[in-house]
Amino acid sequence: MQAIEQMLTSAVVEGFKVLYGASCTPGMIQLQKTRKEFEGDITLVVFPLLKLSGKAPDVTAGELGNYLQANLPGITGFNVVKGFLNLVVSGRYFLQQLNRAASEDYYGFCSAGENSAIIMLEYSSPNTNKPLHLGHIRNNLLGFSMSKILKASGKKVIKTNLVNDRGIHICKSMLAWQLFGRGETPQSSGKKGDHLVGEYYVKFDQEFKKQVSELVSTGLKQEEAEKKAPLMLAAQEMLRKWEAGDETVMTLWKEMNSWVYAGFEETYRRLGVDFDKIYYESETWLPGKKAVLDGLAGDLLVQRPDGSVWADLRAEGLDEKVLLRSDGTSVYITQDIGTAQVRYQEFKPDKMVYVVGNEQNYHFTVLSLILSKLEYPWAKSLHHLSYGMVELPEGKMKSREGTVVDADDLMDEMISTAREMSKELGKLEGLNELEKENIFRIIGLGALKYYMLKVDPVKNMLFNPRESIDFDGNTGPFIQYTFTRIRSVFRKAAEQGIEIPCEAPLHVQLNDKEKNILRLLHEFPAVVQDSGNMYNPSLIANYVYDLVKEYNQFYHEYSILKEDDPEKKALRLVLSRVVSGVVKNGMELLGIEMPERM
RNA sequence: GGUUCCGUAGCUCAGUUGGAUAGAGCAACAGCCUUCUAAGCUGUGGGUCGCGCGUUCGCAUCGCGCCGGAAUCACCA
Repeated sequence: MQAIEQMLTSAVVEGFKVLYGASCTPGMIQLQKTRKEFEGDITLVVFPLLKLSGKAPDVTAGELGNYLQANLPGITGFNVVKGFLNLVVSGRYFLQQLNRAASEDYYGFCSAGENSAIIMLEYSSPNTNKPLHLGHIRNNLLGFSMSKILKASGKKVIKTNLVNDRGIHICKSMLAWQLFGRGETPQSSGKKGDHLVGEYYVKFDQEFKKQVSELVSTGLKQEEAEKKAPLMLAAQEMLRKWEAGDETVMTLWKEMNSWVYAGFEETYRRLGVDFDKIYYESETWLPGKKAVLDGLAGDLLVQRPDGSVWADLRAEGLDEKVLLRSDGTSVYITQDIGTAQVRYQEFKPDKMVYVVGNEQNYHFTVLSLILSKLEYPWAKSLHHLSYGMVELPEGKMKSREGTVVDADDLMDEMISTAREMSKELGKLEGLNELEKENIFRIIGLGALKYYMLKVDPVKNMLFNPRESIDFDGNTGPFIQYTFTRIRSVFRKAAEQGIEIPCEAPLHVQLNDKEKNILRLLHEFPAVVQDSGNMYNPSLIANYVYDLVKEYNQFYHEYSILKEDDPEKKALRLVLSRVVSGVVKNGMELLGIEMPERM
């Protein structure tokens, strides 16, 4: 209700001067949607204004109501309940808005101008030792959706991915492959590259555990055994060789990583996410190290006698944090310092947003403080878009217990569920196999994406693989279904030679359902802005659901093509077209495709 | 133990800066397809918004204290 709210706010301020000779600030004016059980569209809460008017709530409300009705053409009536002034907005106003929406392809979207803020958005950030899983799916969908939403709010967005391609974890996979792999490659085995490398990571863990328990049985303590197991020593040795640039290790590293990237690329493509710029930690850890050494030289950091370098954050209520180990090697946060700096130099973003799980909340507060300590002027521009864990009924996912839900498997399952369900319902007759498969893909992925995105990002969410993801009710397929039904009406209309008008007639009488839908449509631009400002795609998901739910009731109660009154029919056709457009645009902001039929 | 986040119907979740009688879906039960796609619609049942105190005209929402859950506090990433 953006436009009309602004109009009302200034009118109320003006009215207060005229009626009471008092000036109220816009902040005191509370406008909200009128609840369904009352007559009206917008409600002004008058409680905060009583001190200024010096009159009882109902009297103040009544006087203001009279003033607004007399002075605003958009307000055609009002009623007062206690301290609530319910205003009736003219149908004409909403119809004008409808026609405006009908004339815009991307109603509610702003396009980025010359001076738009540049936002660098990092998401996904996988390790290269195992395939993507359920947690990554939430991350990827959230990140990709936010990029769409921010663009629609008029920002310039650079999507980026930071690949964690170096470290002990990848060495473990490499080592296991060397020892047990017998030259197996994605080509020779037909396995997807990331899965293949992931198998050797698991293999390493299995063999490592065997060695540990053997050592324990010879009398060693668990901790010591873990440190002395030959496999672990070999992995550490390999990491040292990697840092020294050993040719054999580097060759193997490059090859196995390339398998993983090919696998990731396929998963990303199926998920429908992409990136503008990919960074590799193997390329940013050195700049990070340099930044820390520069900070040390500038007395911003402290060095201990053993050579390790620290940031002292005790003044900020936190602890000290190590940035370089005593042997001079870098730690995790050092790389993030380097990455941030490299990014800033390359793109000069106004904001750097990190889509990273809430398990790293502490890490990001520390990172931001350290960057401030290093006196980077852009340190405050970091924003951690923290999201909750995806939990299984048994609790956390554990690779060792085989409870990890693999991203590729999950997508396969969703699509085959869509296929089975469609077969059961006996739909899609007359389409060829290729077309059908594409629709199953759209529905299956739509269910998955909507399921993940309708939940507020800050909250942990539960995923039950056995019950799978619903296709009924508040779901992606439900929204897609309503969309295809509108498309179907339009196909019928075309068959009958009915044209869909560009505009609805302004004087047509609206029924309750129609007005509800118009009200909802009017909110869409504000919802897009809000979800951008609050980094929360679930606002859009829940909005689209509300709209679709409302439209379904309308659809069920009134016919469109069989309506006799030509103006009513025109309204309903335009209304349906705008609803389908807004639904499609809203879902696109969630990265969800819409099928033409299902 | 310190810090941060979460706690709303049997289950999964909405509830924008405090506002009127707290909403959906799933599950259960009862209806609606010769009429624009029934992945839909209608109805019934289901609540001490974790608990308590405070702030005020008014709190699921803000503050404090408990209770319960999660994450984190490494020369791991």
